[in-house]
Amino acid sequence: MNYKDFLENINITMEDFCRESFFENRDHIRVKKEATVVKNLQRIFDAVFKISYEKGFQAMSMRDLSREADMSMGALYAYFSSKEELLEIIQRQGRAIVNRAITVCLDAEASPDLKLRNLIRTHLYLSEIGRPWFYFTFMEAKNLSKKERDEVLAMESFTEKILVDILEEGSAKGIFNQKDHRLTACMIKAMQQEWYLKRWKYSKRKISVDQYADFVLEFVNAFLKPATTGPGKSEKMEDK
Amino acid sequence: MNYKDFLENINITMEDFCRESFFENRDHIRVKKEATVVKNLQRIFDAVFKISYEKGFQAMSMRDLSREADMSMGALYAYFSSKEELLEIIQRQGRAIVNRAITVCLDAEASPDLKLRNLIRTHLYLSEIGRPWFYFTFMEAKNLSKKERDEVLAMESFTEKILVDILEEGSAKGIFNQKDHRLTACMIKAMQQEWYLKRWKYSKRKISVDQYADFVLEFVNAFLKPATTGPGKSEKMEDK
DNA sequence: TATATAAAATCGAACGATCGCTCGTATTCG
DNA sequence: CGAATACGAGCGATCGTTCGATTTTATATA
Repeated sequence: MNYKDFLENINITMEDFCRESFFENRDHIRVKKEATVVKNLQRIFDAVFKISYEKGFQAMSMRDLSREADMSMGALYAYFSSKEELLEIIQRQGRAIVNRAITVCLDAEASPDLKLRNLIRTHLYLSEIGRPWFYFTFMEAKNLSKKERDEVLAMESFTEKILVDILEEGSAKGIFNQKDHRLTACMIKAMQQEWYLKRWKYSKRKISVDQYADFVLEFVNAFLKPATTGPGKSEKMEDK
Repeated sequence: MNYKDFLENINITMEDFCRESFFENRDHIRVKKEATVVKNLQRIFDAVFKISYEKGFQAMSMRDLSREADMSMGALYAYFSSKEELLEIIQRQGRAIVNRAITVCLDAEASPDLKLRNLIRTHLYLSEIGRPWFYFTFMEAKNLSKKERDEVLAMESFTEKILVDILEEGSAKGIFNQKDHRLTACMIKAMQQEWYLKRWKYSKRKISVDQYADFVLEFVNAFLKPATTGPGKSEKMEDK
């Protein structure tokens, strides 16, 4: 699987994101015509991502948003009831989509190393499609209410748990080593995060998501390779 | 080297941080007595870190800061001329200290693997001492002026360059493999960042910085090990 | 040592700007 | 033409910042 294949199989566009947001929140949205809502939500969300990337969600005023989305204040507030709700809608909808995509990509039949490979690639490719959202949700999580913040943490441990389960299965089958699986999962997640937090760096260096994914997999696999029956059975590193 | 050794060798406290900030900015600080300045800067910086950790620097009002630091608005403004300058002072001073500590820890004589080990540990231990600052500087960089933001990026590529140089030296000497050194450096930096960005996670799991450092080193070394003929002649690495 | 006085440091009410948000009015659409 | 949608000036609240009044500290004098 590479990014191109991924894009052909899964189909998540910004329009889908907005359409789902509409259905999910249609009670609170004063505008009723789907086409209008989708079009305007797209302008709103794009503007939020752009301004937040530059100066953060807190620093973005509703007047900034009004200007960037090219809508009046009154029009904006037809789609959400407060700035805080706007933040929640974006975060919630993104989580739902990521959650679904991750769950779909899991294949209970596959071998652990294939599962792991698949999951790492899926997550990276997802964050490539939804880069603005991933960056946004990481940087702006602290602006959420306690309840919503807990949801973010639950999502975090959910994805970590999936990784740990795969690592344990592989470990039990002798495909992976017996190291600390939770820490390994954290390292993998750190590398995934690196991709969307520092995208500017990789764009400048013209490193594609496929190259990055290949590298991460190589890095992780080098560590996971079980200790061969070589001379050093104690792989523990030594300090003095 | 472990964290305890590190703490004994290097001596960076919050008080040093404040004292240096005083000398660096004494022209702009209206209060003249060193002891007073240091004491109050400490209260101010601690409060900034605390509030910013909870809700971000932008969302922190000067009245929040006044309350948390237990100083009046007027007293606060004796130590900086604007909220933006306060942010700059903290960022600049932290960079100076980190820069110095990193430079000092480099040992041109040592072998590449020892250098690498030393650098990774130093950076992790530094971020353990200055956790509030590291987190702060990462999350609030976008609130800086263009000029200051460029300094942050320069710092980022400075530390990356040091890593790359070590990796290349080790590669040339056959101690490390011949993979993409820049990407390797990025992975290392991602793991270092993970430590101070997600400290709450590791605190909860009672994972010490020494445990974390050991794990990162093991992870990195597994990848760097050159593709040997035969199973491992360089199976372990040592520190002094 | 006690007191007076200048200097240093702190205080917080007040200012103009800007914030999130509302709502009466104007415009567009079916 | 009526319903749906968009508009943007204006509201009270809060923002960063200032500055004359007040308190604390250091110094000089008796």
